[in-house]
Amino acid sequence: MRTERGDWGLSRLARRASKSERQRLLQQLVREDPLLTDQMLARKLNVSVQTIRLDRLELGVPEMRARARQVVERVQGRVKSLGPAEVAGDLIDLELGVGGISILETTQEMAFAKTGIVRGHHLFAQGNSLAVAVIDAEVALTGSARLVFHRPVRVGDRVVAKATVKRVIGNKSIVRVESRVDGEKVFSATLTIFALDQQDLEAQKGGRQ
Amino acid sequence: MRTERGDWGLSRLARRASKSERQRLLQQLVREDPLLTDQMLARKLNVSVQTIRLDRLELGVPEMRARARQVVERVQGRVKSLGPAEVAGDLIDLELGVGGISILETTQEMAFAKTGIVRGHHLFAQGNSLAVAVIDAEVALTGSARLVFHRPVRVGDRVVAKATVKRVIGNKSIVRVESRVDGEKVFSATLTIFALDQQDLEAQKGGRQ
DNA sequence: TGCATCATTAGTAGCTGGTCCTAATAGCTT
DNA sequence: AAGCTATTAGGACCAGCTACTAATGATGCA
Repeated sequence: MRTERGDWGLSRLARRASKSERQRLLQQLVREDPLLTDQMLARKLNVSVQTIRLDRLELGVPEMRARARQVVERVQGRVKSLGPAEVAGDLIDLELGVGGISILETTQEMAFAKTGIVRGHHLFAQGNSLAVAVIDAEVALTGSARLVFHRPVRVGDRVVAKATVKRVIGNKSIVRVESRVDGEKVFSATLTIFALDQQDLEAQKGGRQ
Repeated sequence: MRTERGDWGLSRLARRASKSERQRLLQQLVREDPLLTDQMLARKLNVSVQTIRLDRLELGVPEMRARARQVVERVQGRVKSLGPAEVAGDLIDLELGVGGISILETTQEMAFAKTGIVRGHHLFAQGNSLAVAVIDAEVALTGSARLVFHRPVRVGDRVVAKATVKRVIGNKSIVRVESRVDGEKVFSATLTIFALDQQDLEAQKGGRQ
């Protein structure tokens, strides 16, 4: 690499690197700071703006504004939580203290735009809502849970969740939820749910457990 | 051009709102999507581009490129003046492959009407989204999770979720999420997340790695 | 009724950060 | 000397702005 061609090596500013070296550097620079304009890059790499443009073209590096847009879209798209009123699925069967079934029609908004795969928390939302609904108490709160996502769910899939109360120990219930698409298991969870009276709640407002 | 003043009933946005209402909407729109240009806003709000410019001037809303730049800078970690009351339910810090922080402002719709306690799956949704966002891959999917709800969260609480990548084994990452309200832990989870890197997608981006 | 003020729209000039194209030049290599 | 690559220059054009001037219409109000 360092076998120079010509020895104009002692330029007054930084020595100019070879083309490939410069392009490697360019990629690194824009990765570190996507907001660098061609002009800034030209100054840093000690070449003309036109050369930077040619390099970007060759490397397929998009212009600054597009790079910024990409970052924004990535951030915005990724932190999309549950929609406002969206509480998970239609109850189609419910036997208090025993079990229940709900159905969730999946839509675009629930999925990653890129892949059409439904975000995991929507499956949990369905299961959690159902599990809480199944508990025969004034107020029921989820204490802990273990989840397994067996297979991706795609937009348009109809998810059928089935909850069964496995055990009741005092005010604590263990609920098992299994969700299926076309009979195939896609999600399962075991939840610990606490049944509370209003008094318990009042007590909790002040003190910590 | 538009001689009439009373064409109510077409669409919600076809009608022209009052100036203050329009400006309120404008602020909301740019907060939801910082990449909207003046032209797009003008169409959405059914006024001219010039009116949008005047509104932005009055409201101190910066131009689109500046808004994009702000988001990028915030995400890059060169946090400027992260205002306390400003962000609601979005990402405030993100370092790919390492960790991130998001804030969720809880609302009525997220809670049980009876108790004002936020439904557990919203906390998981926040944590899950954040965990997926920190993974440095084109596509990331949650494989399994263990959740603990330490204390109920009430409507109005501001939930700060912090995610940390604990371990990476092949395409599998273990991410720990802890959510707090006023410094007190309300929720925690350990998630296993799978990174699905699509080679062709990478190649399409110009050989950047 | 007339006049002032506000809201909205139109249009101009100029800026940044680009794209796309044509050319010229420098420095090898054959 | 001819051919090649790399680099630089310049012009025409574009989107999305800023900053300014000006016209028009509705509204208030004395």
